[in-house]
Amino acid sequence: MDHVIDVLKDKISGEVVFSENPGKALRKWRRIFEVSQRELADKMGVSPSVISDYESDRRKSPGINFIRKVITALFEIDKSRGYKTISKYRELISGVNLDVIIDMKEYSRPLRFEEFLDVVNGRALVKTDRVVGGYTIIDSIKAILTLNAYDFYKLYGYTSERALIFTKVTTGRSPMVAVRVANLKPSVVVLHGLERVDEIAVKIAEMDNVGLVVTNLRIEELIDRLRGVE
Amino acid sequence: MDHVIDVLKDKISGEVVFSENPGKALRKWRRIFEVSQRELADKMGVSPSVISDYESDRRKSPGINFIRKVITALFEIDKSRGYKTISKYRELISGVNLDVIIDMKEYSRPLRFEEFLDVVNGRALVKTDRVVGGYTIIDSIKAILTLNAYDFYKLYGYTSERALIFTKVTTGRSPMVAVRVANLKPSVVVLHGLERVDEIAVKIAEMDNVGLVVTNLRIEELIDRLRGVE
DNA sequence: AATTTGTTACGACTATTGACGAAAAAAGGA
DNA sequence: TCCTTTTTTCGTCAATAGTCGTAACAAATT
Repeated sequence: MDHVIDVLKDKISGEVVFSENPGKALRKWRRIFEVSQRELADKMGVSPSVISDYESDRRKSPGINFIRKVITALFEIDKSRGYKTISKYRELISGVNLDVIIDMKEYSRPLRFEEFLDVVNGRALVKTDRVVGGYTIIDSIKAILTLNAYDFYKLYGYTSERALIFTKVTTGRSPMVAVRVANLKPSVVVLHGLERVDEIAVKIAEMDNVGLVVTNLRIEELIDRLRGVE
Repeated sequence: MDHVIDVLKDKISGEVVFSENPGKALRKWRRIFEVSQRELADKMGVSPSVISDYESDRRKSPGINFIRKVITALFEIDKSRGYKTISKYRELISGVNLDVIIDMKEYSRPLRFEEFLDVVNGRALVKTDRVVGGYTIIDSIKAILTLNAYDFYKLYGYTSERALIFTKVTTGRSPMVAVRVANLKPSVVVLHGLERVDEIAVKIAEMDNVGLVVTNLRIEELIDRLRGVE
C-alpha cells in the first residue's frame, strides 16, 4: 500500500504543480476523496476560509508546505475511513500492463460532449449529456490479447466520467461488449480507425447512455488535440 | 514519450513537495540531468545565485511556480540534448510489471555501507566502500517466473548506486547470477530469508565489488526500517 | 601559479503567501 | 419556505518567497 500511496501522492503533487489553476486541482482531489473543506481545514489546523481561498486560486503560487499539508491530510482522512478512496487505485497502479495504455489524462474541468466531439474531430453516433473529465487511449489489439473483462476496470483513470478511446478498431463491437460486460460506465466511447460501425455497438451505447463517437484522426494528432485541451 | 515525461514530472514534483529538504531534492535532480546551476538559471531567466539559494534550502517552502519552472527547464534542456536523461527511464516506467517490485525508494542523501547494514539489521558477507542512494525490493519468485536478464535493468530506480533486495531467496545464487549476466552494478545486494548462502554468490559479489548482505527481518519490518531512513 | 568555471553566502527590497475573522452567499434538507 | 450547513468573499497584516548583485569560496583546467 505504501507504494500505491507514494505513486498517488506524486500524481497529485505533479498535477497541482503543473496546473494553470493549482487551486482548482486541489479542489478536484478533495472532492475525489469526498472530504469537505471544513473537515480538511480541521485536519490541517487552519480556518475553512483558507481552504476556500486556495481552491479559488486566490493564491497563484502556493508554497509546497501547503500542498504537502493538503495531500497529507487527505490521505490521513482516507486512512481513517479504511482507505476507501485510495484502495480504488491500488490495482490500477500496480497491475496494469502500461503497454496497452497509449495515453491517459485528467482534465481540471469537465468538457461538454459537443466540446469533446470537436477536440477529437469526431462524428457522433450516439449523443450524451454527460461530461468528460478525462480520457484513456487504449490499443485495442493489445487489450484483446492481454486483458479480460475484469481488467478493463483498471484502464480507468480517476473518475468514471471519462472517455475511453479504442484505437485500431475494426467494427467496434468488441470494445462495446467489453465495456458492457465489465459494467463500466464511461461518458463517451471513441472508436478510432474503422470504416463501418457495427449496429450492435450503437445499440449498446444507446442502452447504456454512453456517447459513441468515431474519428479518423491520426493517433498522434488525436493525442495532441486531447492534450491541448485547456 | 509524453506519458513518460508526465510520470517523471509527477515523480520529481512529488519528491520535492514531500521532501524535508526540497532544495536538496531539486539539486539531486539537476545533477541527474547533468545541468549546471548556470545553465539552469539561464534557462529560467534568473540569476545563478537564485538557484544556489534554493538548493541550499534558504527558502523553506518554495512556491509551485518556481518548482514548475525548474522542472520545465530541466526537461527542455534534456530535450535539446536528444532526451539523453529521460530516455533512460522510458522503459523503466512503461514496461515493468510492478507486481515484482515490492517497494522502491530514492534517498536524498547516500548511505554508507555500515549505516545501511544497520538499517536492514543485516550481516555482511562482502563489504564495499560504495554508497547506497536508494533501494529496490524484489520478489525473487515472481522475478524468476517473469523476468529475463534484460528486464532486470528495469528494476533500477534512478541511480545505480543502490541496493537490490531479493526476498524469498533460497541460496542466493540465482539473484547474483542474474545481476552478473545483466551486467548490473548495484552497490549492495541484500538476500532475505535464506539459511545458507551459496558460495558462488559470495564469489560473484567479491569479484564485482558488490556488497553482499543477508537479513532475516520480516518483510514488513524491513520496509519500515528502509523507509524510516532520514 | 594563474585562470576559468561553478557554486555559495548574504544583505537588501519588493511582492506575495499564509492565515485570520466577519459578513455574505450558496447549497442542502426538512 | 425556513433553517442549517457549507462555502465564498474580502480586508488585513506579519512572515516569507522571489530576486538581485557582490564578494568569497571551491574545483577544475591550463
